[in-house]
Amino acid sequence: MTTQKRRRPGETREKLMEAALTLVGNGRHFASLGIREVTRQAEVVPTSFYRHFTNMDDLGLQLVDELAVVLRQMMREARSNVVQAEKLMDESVAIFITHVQANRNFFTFMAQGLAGESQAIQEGIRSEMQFFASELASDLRRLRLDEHLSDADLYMTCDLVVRTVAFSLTDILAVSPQDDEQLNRIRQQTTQFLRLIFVGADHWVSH
Amino acid sequence: MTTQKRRRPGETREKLMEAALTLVGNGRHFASLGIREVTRQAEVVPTSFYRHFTNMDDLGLQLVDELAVVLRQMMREARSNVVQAEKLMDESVAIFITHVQANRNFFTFMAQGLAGESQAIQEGIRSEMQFFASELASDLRRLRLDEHLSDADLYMTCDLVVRTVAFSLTDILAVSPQDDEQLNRIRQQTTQFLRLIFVGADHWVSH
DNA sequence: TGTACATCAGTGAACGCGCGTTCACTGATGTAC
DNA sequence: TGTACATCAGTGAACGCGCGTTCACTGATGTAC
Repeated sequence: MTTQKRRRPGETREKLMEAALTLVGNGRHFASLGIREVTRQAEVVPTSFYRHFTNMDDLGLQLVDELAVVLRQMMREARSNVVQAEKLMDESVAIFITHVQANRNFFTFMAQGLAGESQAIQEGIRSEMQFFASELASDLRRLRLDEHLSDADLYMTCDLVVRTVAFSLTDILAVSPQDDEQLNRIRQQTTQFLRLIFVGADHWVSH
Repeated sequence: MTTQKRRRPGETREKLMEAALTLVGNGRHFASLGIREVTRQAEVVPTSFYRHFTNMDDLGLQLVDELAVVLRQMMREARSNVVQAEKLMDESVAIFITHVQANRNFFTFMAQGLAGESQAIQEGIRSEMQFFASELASDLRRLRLDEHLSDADLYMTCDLVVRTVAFSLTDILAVSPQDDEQLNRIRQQTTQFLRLIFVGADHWVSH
């Protein structure tokens, strides 16, 4: 019995969160996961769970925090890669799809959480989306696009953009990660949606 | 012991589906519901469940079928009530919100199902939304609106409209049914979104 | 730098409970002739 | 119209199992002096 106690600090915690994400990525719904199931997947004894989380909801909330990090990384990458305004939409959507593919489990958790059991998780994801929308709005201001729009109207537009992209998330996740043909279709469709929204914004008249 | 067997045909089936919806409406996620829990809520012995469904997924699929009925009723009402083209959006959104309020549990189930555990349920809801979008497209054709749009572009517009309304569903459900102020805000916001989309459609140029 | 002690994180055994599912039984309803 | 039988839908008892959670224990790490 080699009892290798005290591994790298926080390692078990990470393994538990990783395990929950893996189960979610394998088609399970977060709301139906059990503590024993997660610890089994993490190859950890059930009692260890309580060293890091009070219950599954707590684990979910901490996943939301990590999700926020993933989203901000994505935003940063989009900002640095998109230089030409006219290709803004195509490139942003492409970056989004790439990140979803690279963090499939995380984004599946996000999609589930939007209509999930825990009100706290729901609010967390919601506020993350709102943050995203306001960042997008200031980016557009900085690029001097849609200057005729009031702050409120610009934010509304960005909100709709974020919602549209978030909805297309469920399209992406419903398709096999290898199905490039379908992914391409979704990419084009989402880009069209955004184009339509921005055509609307261009001709928008406040009242 | 008054054993009142053989009630109205299908009554137990309905009670079970109703019970599942009630639990969902009370904040539970459908994926986490158990057979014993549902039968308990329905005031029926656990074994009765198997007389009507093979498992919870089966019950979920049958709920999707009933959801389809609810959605079609809503569509019918929207068609008969909306007469003036200029008020089309305001009235449609209002009717939507009314129906969500009247069938809160059903719509909560729908919101959950979009990113749910069962692929079959997900596809059912998805195809219902697509049907909705194509019906909307033919309505707009009938009203001779957006005649400059190709069939494909009109369908894309309607798809985006349906997605936007579906997303606002999660906004409505996150708010107390009595909170008229918040509901009004969501109603106005959703209407604005649709207006923005249709301004985009008006100025859309195919390519 | 060394020592004493507190804290932290991992462990195995154990608990009572609710779960999904099976079974044999019952009586009401539907059907064939 | 009456009778015999099949089918259907509801019931209570029982099963084995996995669940969430508790407990006391262990040894490694951090901290005070």
